[in-house]
Amino acid sequence: MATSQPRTSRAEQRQKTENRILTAARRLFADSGYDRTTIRAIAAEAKTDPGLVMRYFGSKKELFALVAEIAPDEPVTGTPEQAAEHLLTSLGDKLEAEPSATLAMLRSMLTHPEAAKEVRAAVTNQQRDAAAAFPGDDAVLRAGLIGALTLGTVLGRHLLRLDGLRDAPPEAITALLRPCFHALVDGEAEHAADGQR
Amino acid sequence: MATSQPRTSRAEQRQKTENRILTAARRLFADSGYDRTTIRAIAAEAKTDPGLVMRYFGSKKELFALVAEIAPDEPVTGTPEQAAEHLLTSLGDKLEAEPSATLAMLRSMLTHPEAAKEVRAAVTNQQRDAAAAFPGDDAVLRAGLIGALTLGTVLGRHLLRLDGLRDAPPEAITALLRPCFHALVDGEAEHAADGQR
DNA sequence: ACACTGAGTCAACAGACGTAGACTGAGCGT
DNA sequence: ACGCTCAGTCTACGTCTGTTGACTCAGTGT
Repeated sequence: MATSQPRTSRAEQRQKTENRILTAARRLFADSGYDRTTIRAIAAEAKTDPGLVMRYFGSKKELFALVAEIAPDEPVTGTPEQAAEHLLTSLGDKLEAEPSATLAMLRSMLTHPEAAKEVRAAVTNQQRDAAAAFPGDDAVLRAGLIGALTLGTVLGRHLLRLDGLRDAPPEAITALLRPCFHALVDGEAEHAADGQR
Repeated sequence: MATSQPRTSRAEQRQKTENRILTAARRLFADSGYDRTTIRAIAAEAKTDPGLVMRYFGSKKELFALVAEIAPDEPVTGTPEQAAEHLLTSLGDKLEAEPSATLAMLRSMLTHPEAAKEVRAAVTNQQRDAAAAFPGDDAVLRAGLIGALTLGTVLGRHLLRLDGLRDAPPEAITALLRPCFHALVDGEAEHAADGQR
């Protein structure tokens, strides 16, 4: 009888464990942030050995960098109105997407300096070419504000899980923020209402 | 000759070191978050001993709880327009205040579970009685959004230090967000603009 | 069939951490 | 003047961390 083919070759076995490690790392980094996530915990969840994680990915930092990449936003162009709508759909996507990938970065942003730089770069990047499409001389500030509002909304939904925000359909949220975004794009600041008519 | 009075009594010496520890703890927790801040580092910055920190404040957790209290917002009341203005000035205050106190909590919110609960409680609290002042049936969602936007703005300014947001006068920011807040208070959602006229 | 490569395991390292406890000496009540 | 109290210091324990190296053994090329 011929020697039976092994049910899993070495190469695919390797990739399977690599994937298990990556999945575990994503989940744990997203759940607990960079500092509180240990190589040992990742290995345990991936049903493998801490030493193997090191061998495959070099170090904890490298593994984090690999796992916690922020998906870059498409550049913002067109008329101010188009830009606003683009930013709104972009927000809608982030609200719909499952949190694990981006949350790892957001959670670690406040403590892990490299992560903070990454988040800042991502927001600043989108801010820059958004500002180019905006009218007015405080365009940079207004674009930054849109970035900050987006960040706050995502955080409020996925991380703080605020009432209402937690389970509202993304369209409901973007619909509510639409006047908000358009106002910021056009740059129409209002004076204080006197609150009494 | 009479025995000379000591230049610092025991009681005031005690309070002086306690204050040095508290100041150092505030700064370090705000700068590096709960996990990355060590008792040893706090003691070093306060020019004292780790053991003393333990003796005075019990444990790292207790010290953090003492230092990272979130200043509660005043309750929101009045007409919707008044509520919106109230929330705007509240935001303005947070933008003006020096970051150290609140930043400690915000920075730790993503990793320290207790801190996350505290932040969530603070936002939810303000959200609840803001929603009561709002018209419409999705008032909770809209109030939550205002909380999220506020959070994002503060984070964008003090933590990410975004261009424009970093050094803009608070009034400029609140002025830009005024139409935003009023729209959310009144609950007027817009349909998608078709972007072509 | 045989040597070798590489996946997976195990044990151990050095360092940092929170925390506990013994010790010293100066301020204070009596 | 004497003894207690307590601020401040020092050392050490136990644990957990990232990381390393030696070891085992099944899959693979020749």
